[in-house]
Amino acid sequence: MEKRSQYHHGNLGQALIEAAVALIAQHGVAGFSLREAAAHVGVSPSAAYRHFSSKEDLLNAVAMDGFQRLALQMEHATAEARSLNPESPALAAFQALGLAYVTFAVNNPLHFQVMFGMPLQAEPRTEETSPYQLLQAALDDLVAEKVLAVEDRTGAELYTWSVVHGLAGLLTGGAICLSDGGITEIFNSLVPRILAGLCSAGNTILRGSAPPFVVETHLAEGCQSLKS
Amino acid sequence: MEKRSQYHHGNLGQALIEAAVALIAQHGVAGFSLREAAAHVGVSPSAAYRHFSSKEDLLNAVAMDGFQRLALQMEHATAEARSLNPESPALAAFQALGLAYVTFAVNNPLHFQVMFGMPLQAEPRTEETSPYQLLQAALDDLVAEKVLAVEDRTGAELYTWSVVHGLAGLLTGGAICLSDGGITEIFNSLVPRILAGLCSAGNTILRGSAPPFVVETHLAEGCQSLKS
DNA sequence: AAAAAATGTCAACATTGCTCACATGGAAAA
DNA sequence: TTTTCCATGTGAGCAATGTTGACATTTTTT
Repeated sequence: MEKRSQYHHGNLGQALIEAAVALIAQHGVAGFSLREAAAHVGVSPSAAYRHFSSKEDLLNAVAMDGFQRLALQMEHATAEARSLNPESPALAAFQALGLAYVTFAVNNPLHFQVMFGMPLQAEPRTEETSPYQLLQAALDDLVAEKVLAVEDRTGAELYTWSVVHGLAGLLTGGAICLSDGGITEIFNSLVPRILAGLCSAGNTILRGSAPPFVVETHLAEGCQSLKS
Repeated sequence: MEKRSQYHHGNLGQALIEAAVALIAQHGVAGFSLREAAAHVGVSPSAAYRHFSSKEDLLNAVAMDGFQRLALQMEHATAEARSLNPESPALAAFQALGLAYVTFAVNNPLHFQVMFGMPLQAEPRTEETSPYQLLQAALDDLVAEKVLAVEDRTGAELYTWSVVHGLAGLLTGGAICLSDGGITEIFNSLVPRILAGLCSAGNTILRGSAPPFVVETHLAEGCQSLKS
């Protein structure tokens, strides 16, 4: 499919990753073949093994590429939300972060599945900013902006990531599909609950130290976004 | 591996499913082959095609089997929690439901991935009780017990399912791994936030009783959403 | 310029999903 | 009971796939 006058391709590794991303988006992960990717780039099947030790290795690289793209989109979304909402940039950025996450998942469901399909052994990932780091920063900013209390900060990553990742997983897995409204509406409808759960760890008093916990105070004081 | 004196197996379909479950638990979904499953049962590869139209069809059946097991474990867990906590059975059952969900995922991570890996076209699923139906019932009981307000009932499924499924997905996908404490501790640490989010107003409705569910959204008044 | 390393090709192997024609055996029909 | 029929099994075989090894070509190093 690609024109290649020279014997050497130039940057076959990246080209194979991109071809794999495109093919997976079409035929799914199960229907993806290394040979097809090689043919798509216009190269012999065995050439791929000069850049990836196995098909699994290539899929690993595809996943890493996905994480990069996701982090990029999240960064862009938060930056935009920040500039558009000067009165509470941290809160806007936080919501934009989650929306960007599920939006990426819905727009690239198969790529998303490769990313979270199996435990990939990633390199130390030194310079790259990961989605998880972005989430941490957003939560820290929420604390700095006093939207989130310090005592609610503990475990906020796990909770937030779980909700957003769960919604993304249900949408990409086909357990749920969106009808009329887009992802934005669905996500926004969840935002109040997410924020309530986020701000409530310290303010929610639970009776009992083992399940079942009993809630005594429902809504947190400091969660400003719940008051119209 | 199975003893088979007769020419006919008797119940090859179910045997293949069970073999597939066992093999997938070992080598993963990607490394699973229909031929190996057939050989494991002691049958010719082509025999499988008398019971499943394709490998994908078999995996579909494996997923359905997983949903059955999951629903069973969830039912058992809620029943036990109910009997152990007579003062607030609905709340205890609700928490046990979520814990059973993530516990199943952690104990059978690869099976869980097959279940939610790709959109499976399920039969009407008439008599079987699905995990989703159990969740609905648990939420209804919370309303009946007045732990959950009626106005908070709307969209409670989507939120709850998202959190729990997200945690399960992160754990099975290898994005998160549990260190010292077991799943129970991690899940319990999330319960306060989940309950707080649950008891805040939502506005999303899930339509349908079998996947794929259809999401209808109604934007709330107080929902501070993003300006875009 | 020559040697070495990197990167490509080609041929081949075992395995896989799947289909075909045929064999078998239990259940219904005679 | 005997015969027929159909669900269920076997075996050979095809195209495609992941992977490897020997060889070719280009680039880089010496």
